[in-house]
Amino acid sequence: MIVADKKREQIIEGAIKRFSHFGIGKTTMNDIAEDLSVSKPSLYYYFPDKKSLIVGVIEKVFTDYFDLLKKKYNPDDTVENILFQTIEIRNSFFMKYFMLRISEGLPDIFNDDAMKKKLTALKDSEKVFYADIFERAKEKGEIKHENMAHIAELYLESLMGLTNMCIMELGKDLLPDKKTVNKMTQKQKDLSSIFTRGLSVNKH
Amino acid sequence: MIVADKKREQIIEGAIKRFSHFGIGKTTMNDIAEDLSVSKPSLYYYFPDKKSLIVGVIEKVFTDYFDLLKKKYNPDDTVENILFQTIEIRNSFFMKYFMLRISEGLPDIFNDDAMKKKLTALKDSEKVFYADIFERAKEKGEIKHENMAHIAELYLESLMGLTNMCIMELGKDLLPDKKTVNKMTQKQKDLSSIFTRGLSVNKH
DNA sequence: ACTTTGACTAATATATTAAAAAAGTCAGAA
DNA sequence: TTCTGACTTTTTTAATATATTAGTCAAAGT
Repeated sequence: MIVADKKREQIIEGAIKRFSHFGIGKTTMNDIAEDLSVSKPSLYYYFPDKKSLIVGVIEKVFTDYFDLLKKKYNPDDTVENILFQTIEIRNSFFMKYFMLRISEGLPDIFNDDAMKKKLTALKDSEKVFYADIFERAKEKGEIKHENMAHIAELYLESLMGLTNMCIMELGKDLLPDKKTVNKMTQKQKDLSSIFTRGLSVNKH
Repeated sequence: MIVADKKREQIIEGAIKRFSHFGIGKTTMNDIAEDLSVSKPSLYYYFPDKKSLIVGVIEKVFTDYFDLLKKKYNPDDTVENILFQTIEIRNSFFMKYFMLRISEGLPDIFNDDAMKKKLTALKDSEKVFYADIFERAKEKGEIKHENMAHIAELYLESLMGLTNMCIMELGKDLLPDKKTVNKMTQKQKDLSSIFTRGLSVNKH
């Protein structure tokens, strides 16, 4: 069992390398198999189809993301600083795995029902993480609001919205450069500062 | 001259009807000409090509939008209320002219250089409008910040980002229904409240 | 001169099909 | 239980013919 899981992980990691470099659409099961020096049926022994492998990849990336978020999370810090920290982590993953978003060539993998469900679940996990941040800040008396789940959703959607706006400014499928990401990060931090101040209890 | 301009306006209004109902890509110059009971070359007498007509349409819609914004703008109101008001207007236009965004079939009209330039100019006008709102609120002592142009840009991008997030939740090119827009409007208002509070001078 | 048009051409999109590539399967070997 | 070579099926791409649509022009109406 443990050996089997290890092989599964290896396949996922091989897939991640290809996906994050060439995009999901431009990566074939053969590519991945060749990279790992195994045959294609071996891949299909661990994953029933390509979609499952993609789901596995996405799960892995999100798990790594959440793990790092939790690892770097310091409850004693101010909300603002915690949010700054999460923004940095979020954007580093965003850049590293940007190509995962590019699915050109594939028949709308992100419109697939199972995929949508998975992504929704993962996004919900992220919302819960942010809700916890705000909830603790509330308990510490830093901020004040009736519904922190609601606030977390609003904050996260605003943040992601800003991200999209910054990416849209680039050409269609151009990779975001460091400069663009820095600008984006700054905007996200500015918004976070105003946002937390808008929820704060004390006079500024 | 005035007669010529009037005809131009009529063509634009005819085009708007078609565009906002079927989208730019699914509307032919013939369609527009037939609607107005004129020949196609008549259209080309007033507009050198389809692209110019589209630009004319977009200019007209933005002009109407800005006119209504200015008309409903009450400087004596609180920033928050002014923002609420602009959100309502913004979203009413967003819904009414949603199909203008759909350019399927056309060879990337929004990637065209002249079009990009025009859209950037119009978006900048909107930024200026919002900057003025924040600037006046600052003069009134409601809010405080060094760079109001910067704040306006951040606010507007967050707002537009939220819009995109809400629209993405729907299927690809599905038209946004009333319920979705209401939800979106509520989120925008919630963000605006927190945002203005985050810039406010006084203790809450 | 200013505006309009029927009849045209040129460019573009769509539909059709053939070829290539990739997904996915299976009997059997290690 | 894990893996593979050889296979089938499905999907994508490329090529080409067809149909639509953008755009032009000489000439006519106002």
